[in-house]
Amino acid sequence: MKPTIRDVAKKANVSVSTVSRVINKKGYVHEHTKELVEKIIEEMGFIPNQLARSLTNRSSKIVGVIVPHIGHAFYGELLEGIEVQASIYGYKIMFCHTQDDPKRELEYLQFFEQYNIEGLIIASNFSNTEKLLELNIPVITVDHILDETIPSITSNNIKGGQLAAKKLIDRGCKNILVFRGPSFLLTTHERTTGFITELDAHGLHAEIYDMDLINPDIFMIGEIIQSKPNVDAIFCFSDTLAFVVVNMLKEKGLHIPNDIAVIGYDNTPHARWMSPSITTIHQSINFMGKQSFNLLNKLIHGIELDTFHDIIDVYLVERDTA
Amino acid sequence: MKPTIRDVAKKANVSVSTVSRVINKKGYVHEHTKELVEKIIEEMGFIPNQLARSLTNRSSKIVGVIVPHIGHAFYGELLEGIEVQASIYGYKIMFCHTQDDPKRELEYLQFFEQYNIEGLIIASNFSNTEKLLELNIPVITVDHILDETIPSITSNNIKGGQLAAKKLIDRGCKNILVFRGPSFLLTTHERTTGFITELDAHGLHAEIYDMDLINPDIFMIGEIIQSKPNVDAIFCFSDTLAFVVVNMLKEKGLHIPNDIAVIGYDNTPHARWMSPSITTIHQSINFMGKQSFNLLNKLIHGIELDTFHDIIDVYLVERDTA
DNA sequence: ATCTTTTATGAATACGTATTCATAAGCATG
DNA sequence: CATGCTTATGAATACGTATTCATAAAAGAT
Repeated sequence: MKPTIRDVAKKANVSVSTVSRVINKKGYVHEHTKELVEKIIEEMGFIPNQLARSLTNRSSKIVGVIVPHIGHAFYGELLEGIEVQASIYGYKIMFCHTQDDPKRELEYLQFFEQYNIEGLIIASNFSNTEKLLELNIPVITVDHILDETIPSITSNNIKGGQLAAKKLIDRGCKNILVFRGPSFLLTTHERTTGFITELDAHGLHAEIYDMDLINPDIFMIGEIIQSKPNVDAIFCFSDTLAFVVVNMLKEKGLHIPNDIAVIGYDNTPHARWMSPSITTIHQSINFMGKQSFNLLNKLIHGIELDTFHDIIDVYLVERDTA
Repeated sequence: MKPTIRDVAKKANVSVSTVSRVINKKGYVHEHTKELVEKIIEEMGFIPNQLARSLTNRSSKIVGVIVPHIGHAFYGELLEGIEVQASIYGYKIMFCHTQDDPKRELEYLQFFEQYNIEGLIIASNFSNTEKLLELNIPVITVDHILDETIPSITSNNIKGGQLAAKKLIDRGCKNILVFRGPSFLLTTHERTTGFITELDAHGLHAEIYDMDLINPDIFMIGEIIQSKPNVDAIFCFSDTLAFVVVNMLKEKGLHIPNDIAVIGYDNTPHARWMSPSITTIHQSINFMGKQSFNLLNKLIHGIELDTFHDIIDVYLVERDTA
């Protein structure tokens, strides 16, 4: 059996309180006894039980993270960033992936509550905002804003759209397609706005299609490309999409970027490995993860926020497709 | 403040024990009082505190998962499989990614211990086996075998190698390269063994290179391909590697698979999207995840295992590169 | 009608830790 | 030397739940 604080106390011939004081470096304790207790803790391999601690302290050192699909690279990288930062501050991550199922989300909200989690990071698309606020613990959202009253970390999607537009304008493209994400996402709208506004300023416009960013509808993309022979640029809202598009255009014998330019989004490794390597908008997902934990950490410790909605910068990675 | 079992008891004019019995459906409790208590639980929105429960039960309903890099698709998918299955049985996942750092691994082992986790799933490469056994909780490994005494879920790597070899033999390839993984991994050796043994049986052999499966050394790959003009097949131990190789071969103007065949490993989405789409060995990572939780779950509940080391089947996905 | 078993409930205790309170010794101040 | 402060320690209690034990009422058996 694991030794408890009581076992340590007994062996050291002191009270439990004294051992507790040694562990937490709190209150008065004589140098001699301190050393003795520490020696015995070492000897017995005593590790304080965090569950019991949480119970008395009402602080579990756990934060919850909700993502839609952990299997996807974006959320994996995000979670990695969150975890790295959390571990620095001694926090553990309990996560769930909702598969965009509101039922599962609610279920997990309850589980989290049962474990006295200290804060919650939400990266999923849908959420019962009211339930969140009932939770009475710090909550932040990452990658999108669910509610003005919930602090957030998002990516500068407007700038992302602008950068892509500027690049295509510079290249002299006139006949532009946008393969964007689903229209219910704020990110989709922001990128679109940034892109279109910039084109507008130069008297240009684009034709927009809604797509699944993660599992591209290859057939649909093929149809569109076939039916638009004059297109000279395609802005894709994910590298995955860009990847499929580039492959198709090559198949058609078109030269990229001279005949047609392509810009992706995300800067995944595959964009670099592809040939031609894909020009894309880079977002620091890992950094977003770190920042979202930092934000939550401030809330947990009651530190005032200088920015309620923090926006992470993006930049254009120039490669061979634009 | 969240209501406690005591609050419920007071409001229902019964003792805490009775409420506890209602919650756990254990022991005698009159139908009337049961209904009353349940009504009040509903009314007050009472949720039992899992931390306190864990303390008395010594069962936390948490399992730990250790992966090297959560950011990588393989582990993301694995984690997804584990989590789905775990949530069915009411278990929560606490995870860490070690970045192949033994220090972090040890650190987390301690954290997990503090939280009375009920079991541990290890997917990381290195591990202090002794410490694991000291833990006194069920442990399994997934994707590789750390120790004969620790149950495991692995992929049938030998068969994976064999399938690739058979396919290339069928195509009549004679001049074969293998871009395998790092030599310290058991999976690498198993796949190699399967592949080479099969070639041997047909009087063939292959030239083997150790590579990083995740971040391909593009320069090195280029060099090798340049220096071996007669090669007519390359077996890559990851789709990522195959992806880079295919791109390079196309660049060189070679026709795939007529001039040179390529087989990947993993069956990632990109393998399908690539053009030519990549022939590859499919491993059901998600399924491995599910099975590993199931295995752990059996151990936790003391159910006897029919197979100590379970091996998940793989198959060849025939596409355009071989 | 008496004895045994089943049903129903509450008081007390345990889980492992942290904290408050009480006590006592050591020490300095005037 | 009396007073007050600092240092050092332990006993008791709390955190929220589950369980054991004791008790009592109800039901069944003889």
